[in-house]
Amino acid sequence: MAQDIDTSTLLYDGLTNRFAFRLYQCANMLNKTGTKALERHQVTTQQWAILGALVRERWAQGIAVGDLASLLMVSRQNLTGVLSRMEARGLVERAIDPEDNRSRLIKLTPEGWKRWSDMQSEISGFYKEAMKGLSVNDLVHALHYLDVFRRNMRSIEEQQGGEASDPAAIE
Amino acid sequence: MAQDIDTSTLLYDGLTNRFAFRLYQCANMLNKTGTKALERHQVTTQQWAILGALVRERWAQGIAVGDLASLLMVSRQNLTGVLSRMEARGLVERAIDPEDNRSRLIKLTPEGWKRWSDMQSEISGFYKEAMKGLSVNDLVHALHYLDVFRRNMRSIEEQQGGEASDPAAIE
DNA sequence: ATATTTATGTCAACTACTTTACAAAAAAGC
DNA sequence: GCTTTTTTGTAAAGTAGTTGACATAAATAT
Repeated sequence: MAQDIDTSTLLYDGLTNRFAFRLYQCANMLNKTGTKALERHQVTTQQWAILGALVRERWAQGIAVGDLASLLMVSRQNLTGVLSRMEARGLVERAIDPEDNRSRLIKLTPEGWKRWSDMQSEISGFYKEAMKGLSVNDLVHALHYLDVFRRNMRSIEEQQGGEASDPAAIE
Repeated sequence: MAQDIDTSTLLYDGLTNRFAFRLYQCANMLNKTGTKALERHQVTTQQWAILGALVRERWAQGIAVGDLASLLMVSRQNLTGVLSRMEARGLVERAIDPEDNRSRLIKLTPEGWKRWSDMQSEISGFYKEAMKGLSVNDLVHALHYLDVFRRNMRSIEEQQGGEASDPAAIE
């Protein structure tokens, strides 16, 4: 049976494995270099992503932990930890949702807003270096492939019985 | 000054941010779903990547911790932890490098080899689902973009004074 | 109205990631 | 040959990720 595998299957297998591995490497490196780039602000890339979500007008009144977790595609439990550290540093506040006593609405504090603003110089400098050699067209294409992949990840997650993490419903 | 930013710059900024965010989401989801897919084998995706490297003929005689860390683009410290857990489970062994007493050559145990072999069915099934809608051509292109990005990450890492993690020198 | 099920955020345990630090070996410099 | 610098793997501390668990509120079913 193994002898019948044609070369296109071997090529495909090699590509899928390399794609996954490259994703792993790139994401880790993005986290490392990005966090370092924002070292002065004491904000990790994960916290950066959260700040970036909260500054959006759409969530001016706050966003529930569960919704934010869905947007980020991380577990509620993990997000609780990250938010606690951000709250301890005065970047976000947790407010009881008047419509549901169990729910907490996460909002940026004035200090959080200022931090976001202060970070912009380093952020744009970082992206400039990170995306060298990638045109607008390249990024559009890359995004398309990652979107397809993300959708597949969502689909597999559902099959596996995982907690729903549908960012498309929140974005 | 902000008023002078043209729409193509705004588009570009939006794309770079979305690309980074999508990378983050996809990598996390890949880790989550991949680890779940291999649940039966009690192997995480990170350990899967390590097993995948060690089965290569090139490292039949073992690979040093530092080299493996460079290949994976993770810190030596982190790899030490992952390898310790794998060693505790009998998947890998650490052998003193006869040419350098400080160095440890990491090799697969017979059990590690068997585990790798046992995993293949789940691995191919997982990839089949994960890469749905992505042709060979798509993957080749996606890989190209991720390669450019990875190179940029390496470049930034060097600028930041980080420990050299050059996988291209090991691959 | 009451009982059952589901949803919400958080706790605890474990894995993976970074950084700083360091003992000891090896390499480089003098 | 001796001193200095670099290299190697690991320890410790902190952040981020997962899962299972749970108290409590809210929604659903009877």
